[in-house]
Amino acid sequence: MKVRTRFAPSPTGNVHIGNMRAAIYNWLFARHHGGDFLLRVEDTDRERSTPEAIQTLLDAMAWFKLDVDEEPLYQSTRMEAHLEAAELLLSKGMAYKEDKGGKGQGECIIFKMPGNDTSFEDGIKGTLSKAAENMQDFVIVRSNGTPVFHLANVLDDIEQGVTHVIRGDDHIENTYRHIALYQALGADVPNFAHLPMIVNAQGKPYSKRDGDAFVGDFREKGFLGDALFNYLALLGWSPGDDREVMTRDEMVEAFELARCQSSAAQVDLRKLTWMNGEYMLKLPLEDFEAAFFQELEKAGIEADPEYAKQVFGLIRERVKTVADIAPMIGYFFNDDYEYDPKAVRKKLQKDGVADTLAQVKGIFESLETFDEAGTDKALHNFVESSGLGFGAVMAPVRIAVSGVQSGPDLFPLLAVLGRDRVLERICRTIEQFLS
RNA sequence: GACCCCUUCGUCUAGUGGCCUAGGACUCCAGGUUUUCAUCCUGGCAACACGGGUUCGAACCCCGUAGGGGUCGCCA
Repeated sequence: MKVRTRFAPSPTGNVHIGNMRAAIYNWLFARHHGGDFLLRVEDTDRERSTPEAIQTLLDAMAWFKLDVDEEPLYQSTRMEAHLEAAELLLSKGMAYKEDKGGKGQGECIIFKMPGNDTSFEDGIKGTLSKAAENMQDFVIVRSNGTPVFHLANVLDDIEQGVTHVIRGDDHIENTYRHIALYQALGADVPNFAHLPMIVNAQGKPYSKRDGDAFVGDFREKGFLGDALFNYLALLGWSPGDDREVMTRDEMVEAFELARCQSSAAQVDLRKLTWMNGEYMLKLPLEDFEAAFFQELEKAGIEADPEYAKQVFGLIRERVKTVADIAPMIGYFFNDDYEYDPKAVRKKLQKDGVADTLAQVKGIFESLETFDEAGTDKALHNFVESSGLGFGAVMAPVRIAVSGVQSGPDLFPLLAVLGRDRVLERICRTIEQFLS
């Protein structure tokens, strides 16, 4: 039988990374088995399920390149079918009506648990079971006439022909109920697999309060969709060997539920950042360049495209997330860059530096061609003849022209800035800090 | 509280009775390469929750204990 999995979120305007990871695992599982991956939008909460919220959901899936094989099923269109099924259960004596008081408007429909112990093979956790005495009847249609999650969810999974339900392990208790519902409805019980939660350092479910919890947060921070996909896939699953940075195809090929972890996991932003850097390095040049120009625009920097491209060449290999770009390049486009106080104190305001910078300025002025090779050779000669160390010359020059201690290779950096800017900045630095 | 689930370095994980003096990755630290910055290379720190069994042999099997989490809605 063909494998069919689904992602069944309720659109709330934000997509939690735990949910997204569940979506990724469903997708990976379906693709691994050559099956179908479906989307069901559980939009019965009309308040929150706005068109914008649904769009946010679709955007997140597109960002992760989670392609679906059929048109999405919107749960709100299925209410009639849900209620019909409830009537059927009622007529068969598998459910009953009762006024439980609570919400006022009369009788609700309650599903009668069949009274037998239940156990099932969880694809991740193994055999799970629960005694009949620990399971109670539950409401499937509210007294206001609307179907409850359990009913709708099971019915829609049957409707969509879902063979494998892969969801968070906070649903384990629901699964016992759902199995009873499948059986009462005369449907095949699908396979279940329960994924551990993503938790915070305290072991509690990871939430907004713990930091970045939504897909959008990571996107804004400059992470790449492919990198986050890879990271999330590995958070709770491993291919069994030492591979970590993997292509989509490799992940699809290697994915198995049996290799999924059954304990909770924490997000480690440092490792994600590292992994993102690995992906940045592999990014096709034009994609990276496009992202670069987008960041320029975001930072409100207007610049000559040719000049900007040269700057891009300098920083291309030292960026871990696209959000790193803007803070790294300010001084290329703005003469009023800030000086790092610590750098000024430790490297600039020392004996002899004023003189060194003045001499370097002189050398640069008299250079025939102010390019990478020219400045390189000139400074080497200067270091040799002056008896100063390399650090004692390069560091002050770097700080003078950029305000910071670290950055791209110094000589190409000087070449991109150009002689006029470099001379002007050296002058200003001497005046401002060394006189 | 009842029921259910979980427990290997700080974090993500490998490990399914001998290959484990427990491997990899991120982070951190120390050297080295780069006569700047970053990269890179090498090395190091660091874990089987605890207690009983079973076995010639246990991270792996069984039973307890402890700790953590989930569920117990006319939310999804």
